[in-house]
Parts: sequence; C-alpha cells; structure tokens
Amino acid sequence: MAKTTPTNHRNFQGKLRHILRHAARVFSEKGYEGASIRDISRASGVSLSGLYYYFESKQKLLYLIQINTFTSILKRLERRLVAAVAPEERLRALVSNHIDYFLRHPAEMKVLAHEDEALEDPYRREVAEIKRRYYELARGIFEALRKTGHMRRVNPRVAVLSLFGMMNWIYKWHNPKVDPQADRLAETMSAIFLDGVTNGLVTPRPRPVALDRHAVQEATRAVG
Amino acid sequence: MAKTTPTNHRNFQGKLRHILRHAARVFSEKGYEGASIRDISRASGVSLSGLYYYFESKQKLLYLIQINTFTSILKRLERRLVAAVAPEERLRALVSNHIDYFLRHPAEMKVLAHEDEALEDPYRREVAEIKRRYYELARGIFEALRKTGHMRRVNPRVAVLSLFGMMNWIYKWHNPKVDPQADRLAETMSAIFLDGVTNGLVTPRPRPVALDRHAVQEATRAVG
DNA sequence: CAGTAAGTCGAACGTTCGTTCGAACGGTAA
DNA sequence: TTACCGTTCGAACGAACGTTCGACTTACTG
Repeated sequence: MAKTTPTNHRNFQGKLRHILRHAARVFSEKGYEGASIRDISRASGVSLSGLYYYFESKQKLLYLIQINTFTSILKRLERRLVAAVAPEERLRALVSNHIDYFLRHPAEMKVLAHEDEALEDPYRREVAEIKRRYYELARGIFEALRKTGHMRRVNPRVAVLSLFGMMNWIYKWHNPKVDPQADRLAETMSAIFLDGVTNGLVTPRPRPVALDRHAVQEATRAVG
Repeated sequence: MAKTTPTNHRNFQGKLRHILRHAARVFSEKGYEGASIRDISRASGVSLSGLYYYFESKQKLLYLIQINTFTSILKRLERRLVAAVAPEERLRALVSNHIDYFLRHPAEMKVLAHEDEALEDPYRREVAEIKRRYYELARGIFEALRKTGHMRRVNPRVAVLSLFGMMNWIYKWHNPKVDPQADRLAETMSAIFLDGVTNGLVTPRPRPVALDRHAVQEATRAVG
C-alpha cells in the first residue's frame, strides 16, 4: 500500500498529496482566509492555474486537508482501540493517539482545530459528521469508565469536551524545544483528567448540589 | 464614572465602544481576515469611511478589541484575588473569573482566543505581554498550590496550559441552551483539574503492558 | 452673525483576490 | 507522420478588499 512519506510526483494522487502538505503548512501559518492560492502556488512550486487541475476551489482544498487528516487520525485510533479493553486503558489510548498525531502533523492538525468554521456548508457537514463520530467514541469510553463505579459525578459532555480542549489547545503553545514530547504530554494530560493535579489528597471537595443536572439534555454538537 | 453597559453615542469614547462591540461580533462570526470593514460598517451602522475616524486601520481595530478585553479580564481577576488567600481558593477564583467573563462576552473572548495570530508585530507584542502576565499569575498560583505539598509531580507549564486549554476551548462548543452556566462550568473544570474525574478512587496506576511500544517505556513514571 | 472644530459620508484609489481559458507541452498509439 | 490525452501555465477576468480624500453637515464659540 502506501509508502512512508516521500510523495511520488509522478501520478495524480502523489502530486495532490504534495500540494495538500504544502497547503496545510500555508494555511496553518497564515490562516485559511489570510492565505492566498498564490501563496500555495509559491510554496508548492505549482503554477497558480496549475493548482486548479488538482482541486476545484479553495474550499475544496481545505475540505480535502480536513477530511484526510480526520479520517486518518480516527482510523489510527480505531486500530489502537482493538487492543485496549479496560475503559481507563482505552481513554489513555485515545489521549495518546490524539497527541501523538498532533505533534507528528502539526500543520494539518492546526488547520483541523483552527479552521473548522472556515469551511462552508456542502463540505462543512461532512467534516462535522466525522467530528461527531470522534466525539461519540470518546464519550462512549467515558461512559464506560463511569460504569466502573469509580468516578465522581461530572457532566459527561463537559468532561469530554474539556479533555478535547486540553489536547486541541496544544498547537497554541507547544514548543518542541522546551516542551515534553508526545508520550509525556499524553501521560500528563491523562493524569490530570483522571486523577487531577492534587490527586485527591487535600480537598474535602465542596459539595455542589446537583452537578450534572444538565447532563440529561444532550444534542450532539461539535467537538472542535 | 462609567455606566453599566448602554453605550453612549454622544461622545467619542462611547461611539468607539459601540463600534468595538459590533466589530467583535463580526470578527467572531467571520474571522478577522474573513470579515471586511464593510461588514463592520453594516453591522455598526457607521459608514465605511466614517469608521476610520475612530480607528486608523483594521489591525488597530483588532488590537483595540483584544487589549480592552484582556485588560478588563485581568483587572477583574486581580480584584477577585485580593479576597482569596489559600492557593486552591485562588485557583478556583481564576477559573471562575475566566469562564464567567467568557460566557458574558463570548464574541470578545472568541476574538481573543482565536485571532491572536492575526495581529501583527507592532501590536502583537503588546497583547502578548499582557498574555504573559496573565499566564505568570496563573503559574504563580499553581506553584503556591504545589508548595502546600498535596500535589503529584506534574510539569507545571503543561498543567497550567492544559487548564487554559480546557477553558479557552469553551467557545468551540458551549451552547447556552443545553450547557451549564458559568458557575457550574467553573466548578466542573476546577474539579477535573484539581481532583480529576476518578478522584483517585481507583487507580494504583494500572500499567497496561503492551499497548504499544511508546507507552510502555514510560511505564510507572508519574510525569516530570 | 461669522468662524471654527468635530463628525460624517459618497465616491473613488490602487491592489489583491479566486477563478477561468486557451494555448502549449510530453508521451503513447496508430 | 497524425491524433490523442493527461498535464501545465501565462494572461486575463470581474469582484472585493483596505484605505483616502474632499465636501458636507452639525454644534458650539465669540
């Protein structure tokens, strides 16, 4: 099947991937609206009009980057999850997979995290649908974890989206030169999410009356 | 001094605030690059050229929104913190203040969180400087909390930035109709950050042996 | 009253944008 | 050779962009 990374310019798919890689970098640096097709032409070495042989519009280009990235990360996760049974193990696998992918494909993941609203409605729904599946998967793992009986009462939607917040915010601050690599990062965030920083040593926990009253209502919204 | 909110169109500052409010909404909906001055003209009811009497460029407009919002949230926090002494109490105050402000000024906070890179370098540094102060404040509280001795060993930079990730991601998913309001949200996120979702009830730190090669190496290590 | 300053805006400026189009290329098959 | 097909690109299109400018109105001062 596919080789490691070196894109093969000889066939259509190979050159398209080459363009997608450079386009993702440009979008991640200047933002979708801030980047021009001319920027992408310059970065990829393909002429302005030549690009349109490989995609039909700027929107479609963004769509291709997002859908490819999202499909890829979700596929990897599902592969990883077949080996994990215990809910906590599965959650750690999700975090590890997400962060590992994030640091390995920073441009693509930044575009995915940052430019979700730039996509318009024929394409937007399709990406949102994968996002929903990803969220539901995480949510399922969380619910399973809860059923082990060792969990405080927490609004599950808020909890899962907070976890995604921790992970997806990484692109705003992570500096490979000073910050931990994927393994440690995943370890730390899993630890914070599962046990917190104080590890229940101190707080007699203030008793909110009904923390998850709103948990009943759902409505599947985006992950982000 | 200043009234509650109703902007006074009669003086310069009042009308500028009026414009800033509408501009923040437009930026939050279409993105900085995606929004045109004409959009802001339409939204605010001020003519295209009339806007330039109140700010000198689109960049400056973004700068004004960001600096005002950031200064405001930081000032509120400092006011709140004088009453809080214990590190945990101070951290809860920070989370509560941040989220409360977020939900009360969603457009401005989205612009602050989402459009930080759109600002260019005369202005950018100035906003970055306030951001740094805000981060240092949070970091200081975290270090104080650590000194109480009831904390697991966690990379403090990663921990604090994870907390900000949880909070700043809110604008991507929060729906006032189905999600908790500020109090509950702050309560939940503080709880997750401090004690985690499992509250240390279960884990003697289960070590899945062969999840994959990377995870195993980190084995029982808590995290640095 | 005339004179000044603050505020407002229509019309236009030069530039850049996404996209199109037709001509040209290289390789293969007859 | 001619014919074809996948690929490439220079040049141009109209539209939209941020910004400017000068004329105009309004409100206050003397």
